[in-house]
Amino acid sequence: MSVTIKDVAKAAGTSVSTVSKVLNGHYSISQQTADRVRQVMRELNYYPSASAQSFARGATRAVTVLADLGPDAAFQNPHMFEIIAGLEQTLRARGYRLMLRGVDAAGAYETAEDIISRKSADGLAIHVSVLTHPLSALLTKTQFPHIVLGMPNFESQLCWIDNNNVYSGTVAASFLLSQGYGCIAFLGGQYYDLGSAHRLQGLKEGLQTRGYTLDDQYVRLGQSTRADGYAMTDRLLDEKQLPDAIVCANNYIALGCVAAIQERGMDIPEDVGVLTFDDYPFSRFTEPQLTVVDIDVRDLGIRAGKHLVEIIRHPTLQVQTNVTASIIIERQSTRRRG
Amino acid sequence: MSVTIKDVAKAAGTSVSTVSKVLNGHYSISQQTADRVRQVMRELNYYPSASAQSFARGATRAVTVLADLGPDAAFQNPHMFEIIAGLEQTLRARGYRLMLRGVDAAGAYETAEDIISRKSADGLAIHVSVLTHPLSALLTKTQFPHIVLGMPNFESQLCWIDNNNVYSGTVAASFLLSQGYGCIAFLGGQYYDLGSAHRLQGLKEGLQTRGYTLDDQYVRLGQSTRADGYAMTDRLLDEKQLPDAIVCANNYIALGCVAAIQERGMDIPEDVGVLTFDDYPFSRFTEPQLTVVDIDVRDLGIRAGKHLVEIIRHPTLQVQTNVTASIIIERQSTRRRG
DNA sequence: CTGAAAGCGCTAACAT
DNA sequence: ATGTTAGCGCTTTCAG
Repeated sequence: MSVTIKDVAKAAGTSVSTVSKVLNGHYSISQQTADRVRQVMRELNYYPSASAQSFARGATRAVTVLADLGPDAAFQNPHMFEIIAGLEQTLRARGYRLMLRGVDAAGAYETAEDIISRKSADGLAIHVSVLTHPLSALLTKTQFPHIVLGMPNFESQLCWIDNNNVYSGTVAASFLLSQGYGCIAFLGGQYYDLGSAHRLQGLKEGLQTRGYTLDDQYVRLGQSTRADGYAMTDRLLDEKQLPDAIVCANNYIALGCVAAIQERGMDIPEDVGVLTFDDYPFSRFTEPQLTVVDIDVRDLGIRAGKHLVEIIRHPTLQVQTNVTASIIIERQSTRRRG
Repeated sequence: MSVTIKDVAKAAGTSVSTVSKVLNGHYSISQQTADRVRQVMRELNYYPSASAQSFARGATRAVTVLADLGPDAAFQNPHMFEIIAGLEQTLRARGYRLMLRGVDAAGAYETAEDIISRKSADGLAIHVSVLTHPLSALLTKTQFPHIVLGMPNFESQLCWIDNNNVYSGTVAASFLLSQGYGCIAFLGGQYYDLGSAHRLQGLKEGLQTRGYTLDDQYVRLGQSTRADGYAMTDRLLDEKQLPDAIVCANNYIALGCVAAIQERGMDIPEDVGVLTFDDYPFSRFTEPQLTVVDIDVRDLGIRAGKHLVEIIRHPTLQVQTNVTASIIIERQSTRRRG
């Protein structure tokens, strides 16, 4: 068998409780004994058993992430994995481990119930795409430490975190105005695409605050695909009065938008500026490279981790809404005018 | 406190060992008692404590993945996360949990030592990018169940799994030849980019087997970037004798390659065919869309999970090399000729 | 500041 | 087929 706390105690000439205390940095241990015990640990090559610790403590020091890990998940949603990576980074720094569990919305409730009942984790981080009403009710009823990654699309008492898309929209607005653009168009997803809707809202607000408006004819909604981005742009460019800048709700739309503009022989940014959101790798693969309003996804995960650990440590804590900021990454698809 | 195995035993009028046995599906329990006990479990809403089980069993039923989760990891390497998702899927189906642990090559040894010594996982899946010699030695010495994700770039007795890049190269060769292409060029990464090197090797072998050769002047190596892809192509197209197809070792190079070709007013696939490897989302964002030799990344993770569980269950098992196959996804950047 | 001892909830011999 | 019981290795009161 491997060396246990008893062996260390014996070799150090102390009791096991003393050893346990130095292990946990208990204040009541004298520097001298602590040093001696630690020395013995090193000599004996002692490592406390993780399972025994979890068992005795009644806590795992682990957090489980519930997310949809279906086929191609990583390619279609690198965003989510970046959040998870940020979470892990924070948890690790705080002595927590991250367990990753794939679920679909249908199975999330049962999985969560199992984890909570069997205490196989001290907290739960749930990606909003697998959040359901029953799961929400379960979390509320059990008061289990949790954080939802993304804004729930229904009312709840859950604790969640998301980036502020409305704010991102205002960032886009003020950036474009500061560059001298004045007639702006928006290409986005359908009404149920909350991210797009919020960015649009922010864009409008940002323009209005500064005395500009976003005319309805310059707002086009469709699917978040390259094809729809192309089609929406194509129709937009048929208008007699062209916008001088186009804001795309996401990269897919932006790719189609760029293609449609260039197909007509128009120049970006000379004839029209293009701006999108989120700095996906392929924002840089267009010619010219796209100016984007980026949200720091990694940061979102980091914050989520901090909150979750706080909640685990102080279960009474009630964090409800949380948002992270956005920054502009200026590239060649926009240029100061006038 | 929550309900324990004792409560169930008492309520069912049996001993705790009987309850434990039905929990673990032990053969010696009569159908009758098993049913009764399970009934009681349901009534009492009993769930066995995960920590207590791990502790008593001396096994965690968990596997830890060691990987580089640095900034932008998910965007730059969705590939790796897809493997991890596949791993999780398999492990879950077999009753194992997946823990994700970010490390860099410098810290991997220490982390692994901690996990092995504290028995905080029953197995280790290590992404090749954080594999080092000392870590390799540790794994070999301790005989700890493990699998390396990707082929180690040094000799070892480790158990690893990777897709067969040499084979992928031959797939590219035979596909292009079958389409009527005959003069083929290769654009790849530097010699230390093993993936690129193996694809090149396979391409050469595939051509030679069929009586064709890959002339050295048609092999260009550089960084795996769009910029280098562009530059290499540009120089290649200065040759008097142009290739009729260009094989790019990866998507980054391919993007630059496509741009360079089109910049010269040449047509893909009419003037020259383009083929690359790995079906990243942006393989579809070029115009025309790229024909790719794809490897099933998810499948790689799934296989890794199967092997790892096997190794955990039968520690004597020695899996060394493992490869998964490749398939061709034909799109518009190549076309049958002649 | 240190030690004794009572668990934590379950598994797995071993006995019946 | 079922029950008895001794741990598993650590944490944590409670005494001293």
